[in-house]
Amino acid sequence: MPSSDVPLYLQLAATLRERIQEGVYSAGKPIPFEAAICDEHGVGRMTVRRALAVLREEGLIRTKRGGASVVRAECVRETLILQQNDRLIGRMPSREERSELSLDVGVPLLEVHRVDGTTERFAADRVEIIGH
Amino acid sequence: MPSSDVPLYLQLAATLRERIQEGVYSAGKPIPFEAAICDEHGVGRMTVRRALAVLREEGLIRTKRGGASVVRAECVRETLILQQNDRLIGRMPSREERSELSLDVGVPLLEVHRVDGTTERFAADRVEIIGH
DNA sequence: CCGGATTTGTACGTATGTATT
DNA sequence: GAATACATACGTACAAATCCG
Repeated sequence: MPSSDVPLYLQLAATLRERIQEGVYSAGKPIPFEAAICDEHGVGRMTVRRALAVLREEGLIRTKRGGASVVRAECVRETLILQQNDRLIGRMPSREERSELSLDVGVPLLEVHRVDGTTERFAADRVEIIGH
Repeated sequence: MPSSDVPLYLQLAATLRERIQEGVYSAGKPIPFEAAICDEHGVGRMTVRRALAVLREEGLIRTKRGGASVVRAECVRETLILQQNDRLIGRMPSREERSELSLDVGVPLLEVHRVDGTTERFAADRVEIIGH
């Protein structure tokens, strides 16, 4: 549906995103192989891979080498209280922080600076912050 | 000096990230052209582009078509108070939200659900949340 | 449990489009 | 308007991880 001057990989990403949100591809289950997507949409593998990268960076899918991409299930979020004068910022983690905290691609980092000077870091998809 | 079984594009990304953090490439100023990076490191253009994509997704650089990538300057953050029982979650924005809120690639979204049922969304690089 | 087939990841090349300088 | 440099999109080949019989 998007106008045709939108790059192919974005049009494809939009189509796949829709299918995820409508449950055609459901949470926890794999989406079709790259080759199948190439065939279905008549595009090259690079275009498919870029489209999947978009969805990965949006946190919608997770990809393992050698296996199909899987629709990410919504995590159960731990509730976290932000105490008075605690400061919080959100940002993307570096590669190192990603492996330290076992973060998937497309998951931001929440950094809480406590009044006492300590800092804690959380995977944004596993916590919900609540005002005290 | 990462071990040599680390993908080329990640080794290159690490090198460039170091230079940014050490100020060799300084905030607000452009880094070398893709072609120059190819030459300096003896790698193909795709490898350079993937390395730059890594840095972009980490929020370290911004790329304009037709011009060199620029080192992102740290934004001045507006302070925002999280009221009692306000709930906050962090996630990556969709492409649509990115254009609505003028978010750069690599900038997460902070979503605040107020007690009164309203929801506000903020660019994570432009706010700092503080507990009330 | 092993091994081969399958599938994704990396890396390169080429050509063309398009925005910036 | 021309040159430059990034963006898209096709292709190939091989490596590495997973899956399955």
